[in-house]
Amino acid sequence: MTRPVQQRRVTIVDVARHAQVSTTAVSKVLRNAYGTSPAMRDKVHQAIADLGYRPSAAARGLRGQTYTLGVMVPDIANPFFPEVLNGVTNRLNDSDYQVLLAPGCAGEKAEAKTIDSMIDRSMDGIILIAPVSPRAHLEHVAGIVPTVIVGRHARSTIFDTVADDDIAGAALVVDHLVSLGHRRIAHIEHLETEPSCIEEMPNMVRAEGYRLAMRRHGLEDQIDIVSTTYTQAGGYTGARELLDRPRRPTAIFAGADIAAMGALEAISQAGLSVPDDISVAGYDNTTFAAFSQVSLTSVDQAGWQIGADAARLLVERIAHRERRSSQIKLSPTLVVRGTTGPPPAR
Amino acid sequence: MTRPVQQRRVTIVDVARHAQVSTTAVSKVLRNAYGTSPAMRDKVHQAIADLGYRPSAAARGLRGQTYTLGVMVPDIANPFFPEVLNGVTNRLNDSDYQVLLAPGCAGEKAEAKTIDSMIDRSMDGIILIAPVSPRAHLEHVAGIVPTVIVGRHARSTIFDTVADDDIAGAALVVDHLVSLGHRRIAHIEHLETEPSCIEEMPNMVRAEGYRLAMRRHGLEDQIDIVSTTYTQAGGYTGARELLDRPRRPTAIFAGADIAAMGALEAISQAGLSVPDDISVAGYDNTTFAAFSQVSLTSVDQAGWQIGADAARLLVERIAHRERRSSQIKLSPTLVVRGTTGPPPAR
DNA sequence: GTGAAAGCGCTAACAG
DNA sequence: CTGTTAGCGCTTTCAC
Repeated sequence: MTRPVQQRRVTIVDVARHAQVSTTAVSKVLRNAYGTSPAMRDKVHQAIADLGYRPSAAARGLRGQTYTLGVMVPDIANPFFPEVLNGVTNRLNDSDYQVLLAPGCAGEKAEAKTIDSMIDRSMDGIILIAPVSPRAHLEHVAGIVPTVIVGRHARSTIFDTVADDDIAGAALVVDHLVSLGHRRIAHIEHLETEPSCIEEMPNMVRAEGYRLAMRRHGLEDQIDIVSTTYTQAGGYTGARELLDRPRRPTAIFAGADIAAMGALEAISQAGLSVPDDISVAGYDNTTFAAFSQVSLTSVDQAGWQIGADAARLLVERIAHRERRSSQIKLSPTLVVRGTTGPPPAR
Repeated sequence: MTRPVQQRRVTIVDVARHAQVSTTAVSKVLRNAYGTSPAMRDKVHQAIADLGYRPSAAARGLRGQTYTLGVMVPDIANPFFPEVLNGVTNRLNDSDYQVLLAPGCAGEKAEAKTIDSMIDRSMDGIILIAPVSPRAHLEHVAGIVPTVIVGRHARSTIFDTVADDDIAGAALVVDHLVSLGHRRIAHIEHLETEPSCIEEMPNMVRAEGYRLAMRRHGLEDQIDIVSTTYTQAGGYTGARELLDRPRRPTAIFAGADIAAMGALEAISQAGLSVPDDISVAGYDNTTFAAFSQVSLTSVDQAGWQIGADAARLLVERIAHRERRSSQIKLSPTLVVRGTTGPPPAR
């Protein structure tokens, strides 16, 4: 019916024999290593094509590289992460590297397990998006495998970082709302369950940026933060809580679009209208925010660019493990849409 | 500053020496293989813990399993796929397997490359979600590595399948719209660029289900299909085209929620209201559809269940490669929300 | 510029 | 039940 199961994979030995050269030669050609004549390269490439040879990553990994890069994503349902990921894969598209995603890691323990599994698989490098592990653990990991950390506001000599300027992003939102006339501006944050790295996490920095901006505007007594999570459910719960306040806020700044979605849901269910009764702003400028039925004011942190930068740094670090570490901090912009407007007249 | 880079990974030899047993013994304990005494198991486990030993997947893969399962996802930005994925990872959560995602494969060529890369990495099994490769190629792949195909309406002795009954799903939508009084019901499909597998693809089956249902209602002359893609942009373009028709449809059935999003956008931009001027229905019942500002009528194909079933079948097939293949077909349900209503009175 | 040979860390036969 | 031994397919010295 179909062609019988292939008996044995074509190996480097088969290629060498077919090309009438040594396995060393084949290996060198494979890796574009130094010391091969054009004639030999041609012969080998021909043999590879003839036999349909593909190198085994497992075998390569035992001695050299696996040509595999791992990306750890905290929550694949958050539409921001696909953007980062696209930046990564796009940058790596015509490199020799294959990107593999390790999905869903809630909490420090699951995260450690995921990272370990990437190390066990001898990945050549890893990108960790918004990891919650303690700094010391990240440095330990980076000591084993080239690592780029996305989102954490950390500085290390051993790993590179790419992050959005969350302080500035939060300020953009607060400034915008204040300029519209708002004073009672509340914030929905993602509460870190792991206390070990609180001040470095993007969510915590956003909350801090909110506090700083509020103070700058003389609104320290209006600071109002509810702690939930960056999920739709988290935004919903947070908004519900805020709406139940004796004096409810006139604006809600959710630390992530996905949480803003939940907040909009809660507001709509409460029979209030946006932005007439209450303004809402998010963070990430996901495609969802741009959707006209939602039209969510949001901070754009250029996820695609973040991913592309992370990929670039990782490849550079793999090539030069001892080079100085770099920290890229990208400036966010505010995209004003329909969910923010002047506060209701009292 | 930080602890110096670990010199050499702890290997099975170190463990064996520390536990005063042979490497074979360690290997056996590792794999829960037959022929180990409890006493030995304890000693080995103790040594593993003492040394912080972790097996190298690369080395294991050279002889045995890699304990890695690959999942190929066609479009990570489509919110339906995270649901499937959650089903997969959840099912595998306390197994020895690690799930790795291969992202983004547009077209047959990219897909083949992705699949090859999973085979090169000696994955123990793979789940392919809505692959576009020709059937023969899928069977070839399944001959090399245990494979479960999600979404394709194919029957093979060599791979297992999990699919939604897309004919029934499309019928649910058409029946619903007809019962509301609609006659001019249009469909936005995802056009397959690869002609090799057209009739097996879920998108094509949905379009066929639409045609069948329309005929069943005596509406064959009303059949109107625009071919774009299951993306937001695709839905937008498709709807634009439909709205420009001399006699525009009173209802649009988009083959995926993400396309319905684009359609809603186009309708809103055209100054029309939903469902008063035109009804819209989607497919997948993503969280987006449930969002009250959208409230999209949609077909629920239980993505989580699909993923869980796929994972179960894959694990079973890895254990018994020669067992009969199974085809799971799940029945979809319709979730009626606010985007569908009676057609406007003429 | 080229190739022989020694592993990488693990598993699988096979003896004991 | 336990250990010895021979590879898996590749990369890497190190001779030539």
